[in-house]
Amino acid sequence: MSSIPPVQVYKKLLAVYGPQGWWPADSPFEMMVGAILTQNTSWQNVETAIANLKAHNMLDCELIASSNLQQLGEVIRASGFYMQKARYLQQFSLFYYNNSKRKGLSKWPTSILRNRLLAVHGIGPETADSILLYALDRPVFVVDAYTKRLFMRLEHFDYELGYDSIQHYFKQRLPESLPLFQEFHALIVEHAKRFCKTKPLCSRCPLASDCPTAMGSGAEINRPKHPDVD
DNA sequence: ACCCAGGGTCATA
DNA sequence: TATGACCATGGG
Repeated sequence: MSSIPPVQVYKKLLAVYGPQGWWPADSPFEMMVGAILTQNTSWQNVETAIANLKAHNMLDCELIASSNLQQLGEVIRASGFYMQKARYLQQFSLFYYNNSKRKGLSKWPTSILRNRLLAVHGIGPETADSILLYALDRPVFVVDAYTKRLFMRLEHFDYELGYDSIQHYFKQRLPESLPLFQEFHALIVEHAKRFCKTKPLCSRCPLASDCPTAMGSGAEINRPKHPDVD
């Protein structure tokens, strides 16, 4: 009962939903801000916060880095965890200011760049990879809660697997292509939002024929524990 | 009145 | 290293 290969899932999702054109942002910096603000938060709330930043003319690296913490928090309040995220935004903005100005941030190897991003307080694996993929054009596969949920449903792996294991799973099964990774992650999110909520019922899901848990059969099926083969 | 959302950090054992 | 608490708003 081998699972349908990731690239097939991609083709199917692309056929159903079409190109998503992610990430929705007017600039790389806006994209990065969005990546931080959307941590465990609905995108709708993030849109409100970003619109508010724009309304206050604060969607700027230097301005955020030097802004008053409380005031910044108020502006992004709608995104939730707003004081924590205000700190994260300042830390990141300082990092970006120090490194984007002809320091050659765009010339660093992806792995080095990733480590630098991870060293910023408030930036974990998913946020770092999102920034790499959508703001810095690095071919990196982003793993998020939707990715886990969808491919767990499709029986590719167990939900318990950590970030790096899951990323490696896709890395060894997909060609290293920037547009592929950009579209795939976007498609996974758009699809999972609609059809892979917490309930195990996927009526009318376009992937239903490939999804063992579709149509609410409720049947628990034995899943592979480790994706690593080679 | 719940449940959840495009995570990450920190304290504890 | 592995689990749990915490952060907090807005929509369903």
